[in-house]
Amino acid sequence: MIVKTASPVLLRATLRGGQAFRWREHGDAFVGVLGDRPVLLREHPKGVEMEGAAPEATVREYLRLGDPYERDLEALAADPFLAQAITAYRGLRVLRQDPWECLVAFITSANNNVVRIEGLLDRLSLRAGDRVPSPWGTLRAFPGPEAVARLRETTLRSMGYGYRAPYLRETARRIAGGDLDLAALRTAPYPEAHAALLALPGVGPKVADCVCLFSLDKGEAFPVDVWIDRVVSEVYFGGAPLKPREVQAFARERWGARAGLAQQFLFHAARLQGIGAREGRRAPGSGEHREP
DNA sequence: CCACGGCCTGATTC
DNA sequence: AGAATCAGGCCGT
Repeated sequence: MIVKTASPVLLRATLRGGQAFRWREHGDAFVGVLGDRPVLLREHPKGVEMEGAAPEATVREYLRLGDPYERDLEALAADPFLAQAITAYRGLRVLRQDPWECLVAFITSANNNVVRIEGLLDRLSLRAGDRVPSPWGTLRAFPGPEAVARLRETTLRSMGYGYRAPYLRETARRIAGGDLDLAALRTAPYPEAHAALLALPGVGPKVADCVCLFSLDKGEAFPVDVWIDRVVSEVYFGGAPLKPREVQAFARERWGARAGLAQQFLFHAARLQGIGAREGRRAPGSGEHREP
């Protein structure tokens, strides 16, 4: 079926652009699991084509199709640099993911690269997640906090988690034990949600902001990674080095409740247009396609 | 409060 | 070939 939208959705940028790490490409489509349901998504001129067992409402919520997207872009486009990024990547969306899966994904992401993050989450799901049969092969649901908490640190290390193993295990234990109610953070104010996440091991400012933005409805969250730091300092401060906290303050002041959406466009511009990229280094992803 | 080094790991670079 | 460097940070000092 076709889920209609006001304008097309850029699925590759949205699903494989660093927000989520478990979508796989099947030809021109993307296959994944939402909740415990398999789903296939494909771009369509009038919206998003979907197949599989996930309800339409689940897909709409995940892709935030009910948001005033065009209106938000219009507001952000008052910024000249963002205006060109929006022209280039219109259809790039901020996702609304499951908070637990998002939390694990970004604990995994710390000081790590995308290919390894994907591999680690794959192995974690394969080891502890339920099977999800689908027309596109047997997928896996993402394992819940209890399932992850049951894994030993040595098991996680053997899967390649390295020093993140104890962080992940302890965080899972706390969530499973009810020390922190992730779902409740959706209705909490941003500063409160951010602070609560910071208290978890393996969760620093950047990871907490990613979870806030990509799963907890905190549109004002502005995750500052090395790319964002570089692009903001280059575009808005003439290349002067900025501390993450300063970048954060600048973004909050400039974009307010739409800072997170702005962050996605800045991030894509930085990585794909090479802004702030270090000398002599190709953009990530360009080296993954080898000729035989 | 801030700066700094170390850290699992695997790919890439030198 | 084998040693550095790096990758979407966090933690402890």
